[in-house]
Parts: sequence; C-alpha cells; structure tokens
Amino acid sequence: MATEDKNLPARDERYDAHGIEQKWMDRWQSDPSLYAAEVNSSKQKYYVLEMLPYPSGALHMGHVRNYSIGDALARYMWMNGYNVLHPMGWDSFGLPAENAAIKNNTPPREWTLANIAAMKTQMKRLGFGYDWSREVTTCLPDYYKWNQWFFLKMYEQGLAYRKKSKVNWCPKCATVLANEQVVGGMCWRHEDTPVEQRELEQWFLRITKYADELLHDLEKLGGWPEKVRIMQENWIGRSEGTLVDFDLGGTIGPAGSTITVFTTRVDTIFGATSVQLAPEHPIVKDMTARDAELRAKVEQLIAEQRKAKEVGDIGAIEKHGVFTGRYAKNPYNGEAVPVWVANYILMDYGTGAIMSVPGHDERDYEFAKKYGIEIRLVILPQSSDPEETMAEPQLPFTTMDGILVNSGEFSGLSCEDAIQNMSAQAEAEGFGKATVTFRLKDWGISRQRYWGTPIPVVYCQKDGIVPVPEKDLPVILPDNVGITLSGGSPLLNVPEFLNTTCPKCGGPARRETDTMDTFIDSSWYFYRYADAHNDKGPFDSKTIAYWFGADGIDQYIGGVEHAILHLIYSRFWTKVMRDMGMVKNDEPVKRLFTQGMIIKNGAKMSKNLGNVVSPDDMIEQYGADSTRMYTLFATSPDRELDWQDEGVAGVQRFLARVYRFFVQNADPMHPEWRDPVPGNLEGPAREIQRRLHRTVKKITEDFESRWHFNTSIAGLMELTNQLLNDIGRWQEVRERQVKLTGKANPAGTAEIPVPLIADVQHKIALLLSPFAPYLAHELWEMIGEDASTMLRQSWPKHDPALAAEDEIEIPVQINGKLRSKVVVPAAATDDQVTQAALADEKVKAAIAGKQIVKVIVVPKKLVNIVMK
RNA sequence: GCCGGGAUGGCGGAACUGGCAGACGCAGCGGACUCAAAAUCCGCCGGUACUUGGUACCUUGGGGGUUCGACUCCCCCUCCCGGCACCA
Repeated sequence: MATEDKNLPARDERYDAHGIEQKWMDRWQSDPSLYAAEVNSSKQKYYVLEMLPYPSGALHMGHVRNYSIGDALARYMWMNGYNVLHPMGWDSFGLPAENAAIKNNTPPREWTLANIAAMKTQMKRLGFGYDWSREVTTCLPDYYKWNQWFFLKMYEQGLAYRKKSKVNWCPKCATVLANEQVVGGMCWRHEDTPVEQRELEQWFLRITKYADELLHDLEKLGGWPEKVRIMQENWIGRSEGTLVDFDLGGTIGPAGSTITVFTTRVDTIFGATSVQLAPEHPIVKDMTARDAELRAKVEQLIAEQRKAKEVGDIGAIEKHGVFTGRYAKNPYNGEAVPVWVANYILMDYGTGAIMSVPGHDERDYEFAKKYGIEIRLVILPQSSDPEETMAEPQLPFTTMDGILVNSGEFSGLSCEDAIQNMSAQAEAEGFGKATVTFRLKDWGISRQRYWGTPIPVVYCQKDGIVPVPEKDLPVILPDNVGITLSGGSPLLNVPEFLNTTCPKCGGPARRETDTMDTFIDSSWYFYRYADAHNDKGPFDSKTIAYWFGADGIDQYIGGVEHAILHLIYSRFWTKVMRDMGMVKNDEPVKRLFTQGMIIKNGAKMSKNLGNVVSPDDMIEQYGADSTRMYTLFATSPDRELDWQDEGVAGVQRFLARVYRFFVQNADPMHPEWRDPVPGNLEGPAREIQRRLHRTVKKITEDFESRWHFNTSIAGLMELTNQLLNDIGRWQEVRERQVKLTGKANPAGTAEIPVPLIADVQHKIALLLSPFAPYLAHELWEMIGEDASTMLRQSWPKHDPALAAEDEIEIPVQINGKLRSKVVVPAAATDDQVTQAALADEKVKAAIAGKQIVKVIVVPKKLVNIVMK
C-alpha cells in the first residue's frame, strides 16, 4: 500500500528486488551468448558442473543451494578470464513420470516436458548463468540414441551380457533394482518397501571388469572428499584370500564332488573343524535330493535368510545350521571334517562356502559353541620377547599378529608368511590358489518399465539375441502407451513396438521390452554438454579433449547421496570410453564437492513433516538474490544448513543497505569520479580503503581454498557497515541526530574523496556479483559502467600495502589470562612490544612485587607474561 | 560392531597452521522517528558475583593430559548425523 508518508525514504532509495531482477532477467535472456562457453577458444578452460535435476515439477531448496554454489564459482572463474563451461540439463527418464501418468492420466512425455519448462523458468528466475544452447534432455531420442549406441558397443565387447540370476525386485516400482539401489534391504525410492528376490533374465554391464581400476584410481582423486573415496572403497570391497578345494570323496550330483571355500585366513586351516555351506549353494540341492527331512531343514534356513534380508537385518540373524551327514577332506592335513549348511553363510559373496575355524573367528566360534563342534587353537600370539613363553590366548583369537602351531610343516611361521606359503602349495598341488574377490557386482540394467531407453536388441526364434544394427538407431520409445504397474513392462502391450523383424534373417522377432536403468543416462551426460548437438556420435573426441583435459571436469558439485551410485557408474563409463579410444582422461571428475543437506526444525525437509520451504515463495517474498545468497550465508556449503526464513530477510536487509548506499553515493557524472585514488589517505578514508582491500583479499582466498562463502558475505557486511558509519547515511537521519543531541555524529561527517568512493563501489559490485548477480549488475550500471560486459570484468585484486595495518592492538596476557591490550606500530619489534606491554598501567599493577619468569611474544598476535 | 563427520550464547554460525572465544546474521531488550504501525536509524545483548559507566571468576558435550597458552593437539567417555555390516 503506497502512502504519502514523508518519512519513507525517497522511492528510488527503496530496494525493489523484483523490478531489478525482472529487468536483468529480460536482458540476459535476450543475449544468450552472455553465459555461453566459447568454441575454439585459446583461453584456459574451466568446466564447472552441478548435478542435473530430475524434472519432478519444481526445484527444491537443495537445488537452489547446489546451483548457487556452482553459479558463484562459474562467475568467479569467468571474471578470472577462463573459458567457462557451465551447462544444465534434465535427468528426465524415470519412474515418477509413470506414476504421474497413472495418477493424472497424462502421458509421461508430456508431464516430463511440462515439468522441464516449469523448472527452467525457475532457474532463469534465480539468475543462474547457464549455457542453455547445450541443454541436455535425456528422455529425447537425440540423447538416448547414444545410450543405445553405447549399449551395442559394450555388447560387441562382451561388456553387456544377458543372464538369468537372482535380482532385487521392488513390488512398488514393479521393476528390478541394481544392488546400488537397495538401501538397507529397502527400495531406494520406497524406504518402507522391502526388496524381494526374483530369478529373472536380465541385462548386465560388466563393471566388475574394472573393479581393480576403480579401486586403484581412487588414489588419483585427491580433489574428492575423503568420505566419498572411502565409501566407494567399501562398496568395491576388495578382499585378498585363497580358494581351497575340499574333496567330498565321491560324486554327489551335477554340482560336483568338491566344495571350494574362500578364506582370507588360510593360515588357520589346520583349525578348520567343519565346512559351512550357504543354504542356496547348488551342491546342497544335490546333497538333499534323497533326504526329504534334510531338505525341509534347509528350506527353513533359506526362509530365515530371506526374511532377514528383507528386513535388512541379515547381520543380526540367529545362527542356525544343519549337519548334512557328509564329510569333506582338508587338503592340507587329509582330515575329514563335517559339512554343514548354515543360515549365516551368504551365497552371493566368495564361493558361498567357508571353512569354519572356531578358534580364530568370532562367527565360527559362536556357531561351534552352539553345536558342540571342536574348537582348536592353531595360532599363538606373537611374543615380543623370545625367552618368554607364549600365553594361550582367549578364544577366538582373531588377529594376525601370531605364529602357527599345530599346523604340520607350517608350524612356527608368522600368519603372513603362512598365507603366502600355503597358497603357493595349494596352487602347486592343484587344490587351490590365491585369489581376489570383490563385493562389487555387475550392474543389472534391465528395468521392466516404460519410461526409459529401450534396450536395442531383438529376440529371433532362429538367431536368438540379435542386436539392432547401428543404422537403425534410435529404437524409438513409442508414445500412447497404457501404463500399469503390473504385468511386466508396459511395452509388452504395444504390438507395433513388440513385433518386428530379425535384422539378421528377416524373420519375425520380438523386441526387448525392458528399458535401461536411468543411471545410464547420468553416467555420461556431462560429455554430451561439451558437444551437445553432434548427430554423428555421442560427441567429438577432440572437443572432449579440450573440455576434459587429462583429469576431467574441473569442479563437480552435488549431494553426497550420489557418492556411490552415480559417481561409480560415471567412473566406470569413462574407463570404458577410454578403452574405446573415445576419451583420454581416466577419470570423469577432477574435483568433487559434496554440499550439505538442508534441514528445517531439526529434520530433513519433507512433505510428510510439512517443513518444506518453496523457492518460489522465498523469491516472491525476498527476491532471487536474497534467496540464493542466504543459502551461501547461513553456513559453509559443506555443512548441513538449518533453514530460517528470517535469515533470508536479514540478507535482504543487507542488500537493501548496499543499494541505498549506492543510490546516495554513486555519482559517475562527478568530475573527479574517474580520477585515481589519492596515494596518502588518512583517517576514516584510509580505514575504508584498508577494509576494502582486506575484504577483497578475504573473499578471493575463500574462493581459492575453502569456499566458506558465509564468511565472504560476512566480510561484505562488515565493509558495508563501516562505509555507512564513515561515509554517511541519508541526510534526514543525520539532521535528526543533530537536532536531538546538539552535535553531529562525528563519524557521519567524514570527508571521503570521490575517487575512493568510486573505487569502493566498483569493487563492491564485483565482489557481490557471484552471490547476488542481479543487484551487482544494477549497481554496476548505477556507477556508469556497461553492465553487458560485467561478467568479463577482471576480478578485483587487493594491494597488500593498502591492506596492511599501521598500528595493531596486541592483547597482553599474564599467566595465560587476558589482562590488558596495548597498541603498537605494526612494524614493532618483539622488544618494543614487550616494553609497551610492561609499561601498561594494568600490567604494572598486576605484576607489582612479583617475579617475571619469562615473556612470550607472538609477533602481531599476543604477549604473555609468565610470573611466579 | 567397523569407517567417516559433528556437538561453541536464546538460534544459525565465526575463530584457516595452538595465541583476544562468540565475527556476521537472526531473535530479544531499550531508544529515536510516527497519531499509530510498518520500514529505517542509534544503543545493549554468554553466565555468575560484587563495591555494577567498573572488576573478578566461570564458559566451546563430559573427564583427564601436554603446553607459558587448548574450541584447536593426545588419551578416555557420552550423545547426534551419514555410510557399511555374519563379506568368511
């Protein structure tokens, strides 16, 4: 409501965020080249990337935070003269589109494209400087065609293969999930839905071929958070051990008559008193074939195991087992040990069979105790004193720092030596070998869903699996498909898609109706940005060589929730492309930054809790600059951010003060406006200059090291506060002060040279531009500059001499307690500082009559007088 | 259980290699302006005690230690968040 109140600041002094932001948004949209990366540039490149969003319909605050960090960095790098690539796109295949289709009866394609349009509007409203000419939308054929192309290449190389296997199935998604998409036994999308196990024919990508390299190359990723590297290391789960064959002494059935166990502690094998099989081990079926009672018991174990797995509780299952009545021969000592089936043995790790050594393994010990199996000591703790007799340890003794006993010819060896010698013997005599196993499994990519990339193969009665020829790509995902969550892929109900001809024999054939996991889309999208419109291939290798260099994307920014899934797949994809000769870099991402989550009232924002803050509401209320800047100001970007609406209001107040400072003090028509800043400033003018140069230094350091933009912005606030104190506020306030107190605010009357004001205002506008680009452009224009080139202005530099203090205040401690402060010249020697401290009245009083033991002077920091 | 990260005023957070704990912001309190409110501006703002414009003591989850000096380093413990988990 507009009032005629004469006490309001003049209209043009009011910070009208919406007006300013609208004005610049329009200008930026009319000049798409502004934020575009240069092609064939001789400049140094800088590729800054934020994780692309799923087009759910609206940005959430986590997006705003993510993109505000990236945009600040991109703008900073532009101003440092780099050729910056700062693209954006849409990870637009996936299940939510199908759910929406069922709910609203809207085709997934329409729903998705409408969401993209809406979110793009939001991004533009927020003022993010993206090169939209390179926009990638993964659900469009010009992108997913290349998913199919990659699939064919991998199929040719045996990296894509089809097999029947046990897979994770989410009943709510009605599709298979990759191991990486199962979180604590639950579906990653449905945290309340246990994943079931199903046996299905599926396509897999052979990521395990790169397991070793994915692990080793983590060492190259010095620019990644250690947390993420460790998570990937654990996920890959490399484990060195030995395979040992235990002979069953006769044919059991199709699965054979030996049991191969995997152990990391072959040195303990003389203590093996049983062999334990996973209930689903194939040989168990043969063993129980003619024993219904045993079969029933095994079925019980399988059921227990499955249930525990579904509850995500396999670690807490109570150990149960059943003796099979058979014995297996330990090849090292010829001893026959009983063969059991136990519910704590996992089929999907190692060989699904173990040797049980109760004396030296916690789990085996627990099991042996329960069933009265012999517990044998074969390792004694290593004594540091050879004379000392070795004490018998508390069992189970599980550490490696021991020597072997009761182990035949290996007795007396250390555990390490024994493992080496015993593995060598196994290999020499053909009953085993040293080996390496991984926790990482091949990537199951088949999804029984509609809204994804069709897998480009057909099934022919005569020729079997036949890949679609490259020239026939893309296999187009049909529109107008009825979507349900039952009965397998919706594509099964589309005859014109399903029925085709065999590319080999021309006879009738069926298309594959499964689609690809959407994580394939995001495994290589960042390469496409570099060459987004290529229709000859996914991209041109020379272009990639420029943008990726030797180490990949210069800076990638996103949530830590992608630490395993997306980032391990992307690393795998890069290595495959490198081996195909398409890229030169071994790793996709040189530096990774994982931002903290946003929470409110102590909890993650969620619709259930009703604590969601909408970016649109914040923009409406405070403007885009304030909203973005708050996400950077509330805390450092790596930490969890506790959202407070009042904080955004605080940032807005700050921006309004900056704006008013410019309105009242910008004077580009002044004859002295463009003069150089005088050399020998004094008093408040010198203080302002010093503060200015210190602020430039501080913010530059924040960008170059820790990204603590919260302190960068605090620095800008301090600078502004000082300016308002020293240069002056609006006239009426000053007059009021005089009227009331009878004297002018001395700080408000300082005479500041016009060129200094101009210098200050130029630098503030530039320093502000990574955080509040709209206002920064407005200010730039207000001080008479050409805002269309602001992004290519040089980032300000500080002058160390001008930033330096003339005098510094030194705290004086006595016995470590602060007692006084003295002011000394910045160049004062330690002796001079000591003299000044000792001459201080408070210090004199405190040390009177006591003995000084020593005086510690920390240059420019503090003095501590130690007394008795 | 293992591996990471964290705990600082009423609140969000500063303090970068050991050197003034609490920058900056929010909330609050007092004041100016106003018929009034909003906005804006000025001042105060960790706790306790006292002789209260000052001074002393206490204070960075808890306990010990190293040091002239510890939010910071070392040992032990509590709680919170994230990841992994009968991985043989």
